[in-house]
Amino acid sequence: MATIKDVSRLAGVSVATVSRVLNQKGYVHEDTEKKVMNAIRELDYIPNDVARSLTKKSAKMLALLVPDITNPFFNELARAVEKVTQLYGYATILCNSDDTPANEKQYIHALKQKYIDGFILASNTLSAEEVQQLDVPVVTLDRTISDTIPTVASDNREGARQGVQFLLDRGCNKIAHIRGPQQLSIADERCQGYLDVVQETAWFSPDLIFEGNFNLNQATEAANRLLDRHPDLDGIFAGNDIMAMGALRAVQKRGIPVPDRMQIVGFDGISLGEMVYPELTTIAQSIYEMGLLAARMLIKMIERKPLDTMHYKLPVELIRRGTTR
Amino acid sequence: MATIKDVSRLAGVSVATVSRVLNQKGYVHEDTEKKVMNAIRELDYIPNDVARSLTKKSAKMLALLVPDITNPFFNELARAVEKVTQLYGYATILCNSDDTPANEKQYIHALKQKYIDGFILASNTLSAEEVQQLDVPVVTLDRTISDTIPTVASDNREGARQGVQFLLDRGCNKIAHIRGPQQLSIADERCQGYLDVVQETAWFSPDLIFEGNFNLNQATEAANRLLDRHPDLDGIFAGNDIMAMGALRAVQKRGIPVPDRMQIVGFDGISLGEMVYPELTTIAQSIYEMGLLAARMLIKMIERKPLDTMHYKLPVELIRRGTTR
DNA sequence: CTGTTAGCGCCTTCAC
DNA sequence: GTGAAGGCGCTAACAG
Repeated sequence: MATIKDVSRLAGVSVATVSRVLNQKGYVHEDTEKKVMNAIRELDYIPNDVARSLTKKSAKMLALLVPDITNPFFNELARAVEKVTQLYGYATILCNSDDTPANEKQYIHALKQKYIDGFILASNTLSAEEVQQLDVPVVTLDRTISDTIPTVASDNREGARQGVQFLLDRGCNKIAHIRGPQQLSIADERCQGYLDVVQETAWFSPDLIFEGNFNLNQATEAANRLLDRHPDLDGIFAGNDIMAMGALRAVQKRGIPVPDRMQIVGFDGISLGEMVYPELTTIAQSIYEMGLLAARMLIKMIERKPLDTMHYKLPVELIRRGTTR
Repeated sequence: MATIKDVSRLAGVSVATVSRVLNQKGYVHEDTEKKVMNAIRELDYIPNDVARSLTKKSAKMLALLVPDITNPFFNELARAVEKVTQLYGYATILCNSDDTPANEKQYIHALKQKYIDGFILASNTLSAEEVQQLDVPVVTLDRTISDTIPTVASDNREGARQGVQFLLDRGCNKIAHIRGPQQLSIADERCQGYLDVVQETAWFSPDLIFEGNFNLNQATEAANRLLDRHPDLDGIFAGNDIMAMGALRAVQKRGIPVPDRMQIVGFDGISLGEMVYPELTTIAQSIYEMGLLAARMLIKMIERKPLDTMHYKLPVELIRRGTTR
């Protein structure tokens, strides 16, 4: 593997000159540039990124921290992030935190030793101060840690409102909510949106809300309890699509026809929702867009370009499919 | 961020000595070792990976090339690979090839400039020679390129046989196969397994085999054609779970009861299969295991430890669920 | 415009 | 046992 020295020798110039043409920095005569270029081509020379990183203190790499890459939301995100980094000449390092703070910290410290340029935090167990003290650019997803840390998120509350309102409009008379984990802000926001719509109705009662932990099986169980307790239930709004699918399964198992006697709306818009029958009506986030945005923001920050917006709140979209009338 | 120099100064020794205790190499007096350790602790010193990479020509990173991280098979794989690398102090770089040779090549060259230690090739458009010439350790998944390149794969043909045989045993009288893309060896093997079982039956005809491209929608379409052409069809063996789900959807849409009038078996054992109703009967690969194995093998190769086996062919397991009687 | 030189942080002979 | 010095490959002043 040729080095810059080989090139300089072949071109009959100094390494500094080669470096200059490589980085298009400083003046260099057209003729010498050509000589250098030829030498580069002849030797198939490609600059060594590691050496470059050492001097630049930047590795052209960024890390994506997710709780679980197996979760459709996060792998769609990963897909987008990877796309952008690839495009801009960065590499993306994948980190599975399992939502464990210790893991996150370990990753972050390990990666800083590699001159990682920035982090996209989709997993998010770190406190505001911890993130602040990272002294590396960070973008967080779905959670505003502080005004100084850029975020991209969806309008969860408004989305939830739309979903529940839609159920109402389609004729539901009693709607339950299977919500995500306590203290996870997106779960709270969606639950809040549900409440915004139903709180004042005659039929509402707090035990229409069950915890499903963003998890299929727990949601199935929650749906079962719900059905036992409220035989007249005819609508379920789930805090995410996975839980909606869990509920759908429970409902189908009981032989209750969907959407005729039970309508279901999920949240996220993961492609999985189209794979079940009936296909899931859902409040779709632009997951891929969120990934693109987050990655582009981060790269801008790394390259010290100005950000147009610090906090993106993306609109969501109701996608009407088979689980509603 | 402290450097080795800071440590040496504080400990009153030379950098060489610090390096020695760091790498446990060469002799160093017990007392000086202690002094060094203390200095390290006091300064919270962590060696700089980039500098280390530059001299060692190894970055403690490996790359995972997949066609699409969004595919459940590959993200489960990624999960496993990441787990292992994390455990052994490596980082894993995620690469989405979209099954495009150009992309793969670009990734590989870019990463070699970063002193990537090895590749796990799950995406696989490269020819044998190209892989051979990489002069970096490689493990391939689901495809044997040459005897010198380690692989991990499932026993696809035997698995397919089991799946089809099971359909027969459960009373199917006419079984179709929706297969994966031509020229993809795993698709061929599974198709071959299907043929092994049905080829000699009275009802078999080649137009019971349709191409579904490992893709949900194409499989749905294939199932529709199949149902049009063979109204007496009562069993479908799909080349993977995604296609099985596509078929299931088509069948359900026509109001054909599953498993009573139609039974379906998939292949892969992705967790998605449990999310539909009825849940998918499938030939499960140990996807996570495959990932663990591949990563461990690769790391062994990188660290020049001997491999017990060059080619793993993992057993598969029939998981009996709701789409069969 | 171009070359010289001094790092970046670490590892590795080679003397002592 | 330990230290000095050179080198990994590249960038960034600073001269000229």
